[in-house]
Amino acid sequence: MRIATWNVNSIRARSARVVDWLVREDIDVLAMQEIKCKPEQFPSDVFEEAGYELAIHGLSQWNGVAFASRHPVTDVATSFPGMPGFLKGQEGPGLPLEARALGVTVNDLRLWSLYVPNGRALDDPHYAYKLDWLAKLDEHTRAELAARPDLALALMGDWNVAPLDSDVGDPTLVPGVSTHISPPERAAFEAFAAAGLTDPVRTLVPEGFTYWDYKQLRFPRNEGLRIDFILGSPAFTDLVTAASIHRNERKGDAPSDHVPVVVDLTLDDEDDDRPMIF
DNA sequence: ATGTCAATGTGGCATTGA
Repeated sequence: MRIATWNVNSIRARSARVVDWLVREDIDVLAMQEIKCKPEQFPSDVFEEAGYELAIHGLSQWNGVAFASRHPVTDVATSFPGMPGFLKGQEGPGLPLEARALGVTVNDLRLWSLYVPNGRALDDPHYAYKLDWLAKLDEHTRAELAARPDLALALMGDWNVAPLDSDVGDPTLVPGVSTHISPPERAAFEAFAAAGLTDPVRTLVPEGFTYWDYKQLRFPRNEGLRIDFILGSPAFTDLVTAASIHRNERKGDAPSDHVPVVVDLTLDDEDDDRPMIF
């Protein structure tokens, strides 16, 4: 079974490219971020004709998350408990929730498609929102794993944090000034490791960016960021046999500014047409 | 020059967000 995450930066602008990739790469489940549309605007036909069912959470032209799956999807959640909301110019609790989280169960795997708030600037209210959002996600994840320690759980998406200095190739990011690299953001990300989640992609693919800004030749210069991650619980990470970052998807006509990140899993009851090798 | 890209409304350019 192959599962992936991809910030598609508008699914309406890229549906053919995304579905072509799904079919070509034999992907079973894709977590998408930044679909930038409401469910009724989603190009569902293209996915369904290729054999994928959809779970879609989009409220406006901003944000939006979705799953495409070849296997049945159950237990759909459009937010996690405690998830904070945001409204520009306002503070405090009770603000409207944005379409940044979608949870599904597929083949007993609990999967989340997550689009972590950007933060915008260190002194912007969006930055405090980002840190709070990550803290509440961490809190929920710890509670979930405390209740179900053997759960195969994966948090997949655009984290908008570059955890290591080697994840930063974009020279416009300045320590002390820029988001994505500040110590509080990195600490918020590292809290998930303390909660027992690990990054199987990092283990298998230590090098490589997942995002390159459209501006200033960032991709040809390979001045990108590694900000898209799949973090797994022990039961999930135990299933991982391979991982890959699909850098070629940044090439060609009308690419997203992010590329897909993939993990291969072995499931006990896997219906696989390849022979077992002992 | 934040030198690109996408969605929307203020609409054939400006604004917002990334």
